[in-house]
Amino acid sequence: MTQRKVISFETIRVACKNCTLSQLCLPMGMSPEDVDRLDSIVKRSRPLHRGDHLFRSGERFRSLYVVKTGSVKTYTPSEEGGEQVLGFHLPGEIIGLDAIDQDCHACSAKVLETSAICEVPFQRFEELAASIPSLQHSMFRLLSKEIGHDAEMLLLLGKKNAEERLAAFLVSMSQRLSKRGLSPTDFYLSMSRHEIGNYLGLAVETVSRLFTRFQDEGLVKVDRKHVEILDLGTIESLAGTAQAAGSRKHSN
Amino acid sequence: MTQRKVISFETIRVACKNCTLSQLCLPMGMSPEDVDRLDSIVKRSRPLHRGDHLFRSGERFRSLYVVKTGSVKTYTPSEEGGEQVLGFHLPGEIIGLDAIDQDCHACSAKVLETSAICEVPFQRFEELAASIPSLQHSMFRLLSKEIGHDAEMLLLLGKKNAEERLAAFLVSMSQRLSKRGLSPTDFYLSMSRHEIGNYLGLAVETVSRLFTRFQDEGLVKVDRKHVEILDLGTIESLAGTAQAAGSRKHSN
DNA sequence: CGTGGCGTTGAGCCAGATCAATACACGTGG
DNA sequence: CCACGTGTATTGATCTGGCTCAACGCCACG
Repeated sequence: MTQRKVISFETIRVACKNCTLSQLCLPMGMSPEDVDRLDSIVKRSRPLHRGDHLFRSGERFRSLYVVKTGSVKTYTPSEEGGEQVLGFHLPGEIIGLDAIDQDCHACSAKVLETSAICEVPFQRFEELAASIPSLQHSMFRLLSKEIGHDAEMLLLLGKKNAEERLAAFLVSMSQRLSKRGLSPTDFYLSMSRHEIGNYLGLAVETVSRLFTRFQDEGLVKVDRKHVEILDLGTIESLAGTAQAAGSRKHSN
Repeated sequence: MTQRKVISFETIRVACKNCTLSQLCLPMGMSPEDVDRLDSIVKRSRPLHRGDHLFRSGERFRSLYVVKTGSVKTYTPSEEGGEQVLGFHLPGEIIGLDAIDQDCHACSAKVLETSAICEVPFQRFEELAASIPSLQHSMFRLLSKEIGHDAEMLLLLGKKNAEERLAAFLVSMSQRLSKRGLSPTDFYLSMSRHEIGNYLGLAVETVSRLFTRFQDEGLVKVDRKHVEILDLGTIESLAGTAQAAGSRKHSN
């Protein structure tokens, strides 16, 4: 057992290094020493289970989190039990960026399935970023990328209809998974229909009906959480400001 | 004329310094020398007029822009002439943060009224940030704040009804203007009803009807672009996940 | 005093929400 | 192994908020 723990720890350590790397050191070369410095501040990576929270709304902000394996959803809980799902986070993606400003988490992060998460203490990270220009640049880019992604979501929620929203969701999942080396056309959704609907600003029933419709149209094969994309091209065209859909567009 | 130009330039220079300061050097003390260093890279600030573009979608990203006076809207133009308004930017607010990642603007920025804008060359800014830890921290916070703001908009577009959206819009304008020392209850909207509707994900007609309704209910007095807020408290309660509205809530 | 761009107002319609019932998967305990 | 319970997903029927279409009023400007 002890032996196994050590092996497991090293495995996680290396994988974590990789995932931190890929997001934060992506664009330009950081020296191997700098990469090690960055890696050395990444704290722990114990496996979390479905329902566990990385943090809750209102808690003090200390660290960013990087998903190594599994998936996490972030959401803003409102009194009366309602919530707005802000996003689903897949391996390689970073959580907690919105808390830097207030020094306090405005949203909660809940693990959707057994997941390994790296924790990056932010204060130490900032010190490092100040001494490694390329790391600072990567962080600026990362934050900026998040803003760009949010703008896409604003477009989705502000202008797209239900069909376009679900198509965009599928395309996004497909792209993000394939970026991690997983199949872009065959995957399991770790979130419920309810959570998908909440995220996309749709009722559960609408999501369910659309999955059925897409399946009837031969675009996907859906079995519960298992999704096979059969016609990615068509789904992509539906997701965009799809002119192919044959439906007239809003003008507002 | 020459004389006047010089005076005008100095006036702008000082005001610009102030506005750059307030957003970027807010939280912690930067030394006066560092403030001057920051100020010295702020390039130009010629007055722009209604309809002028700060930048257009697709252009190379070089600088961030800070609104000194006036207002700017950012939007993503889509083919077919449609657009999604991403935001309205008032004095003290920063534009262009989403372009850092791609090194290329994904949205366009158009001036809504005669405005003075500071330009901050990003590359120089980054160099400065790397040597002034508190500036780096401020920039991280600024980017993070933008992400937090976007999350609020996602909530608005995903869950709120038309009434809540317009109320939230009015509250936001009120707060942001008063933060700049302007009246929180009496102001002019520089954007058209169409642009408000686009931003809030509503049809122009809905916006118009709601203004009328709010006026009938004694919450505001509206005359064209001139808005007087008569009952800010009630509007605030409508804007939140308003339980006071007497209307049942969505659950998705 | 047109002419054209907003803004407002009215009437009708529809996408998607809501309500309601059933179906299915996955326990858990007997 | 089955009976039962609980939570989630699907499907159908109905309702409605806000969109669409259309007409008109009001400035502002040439």
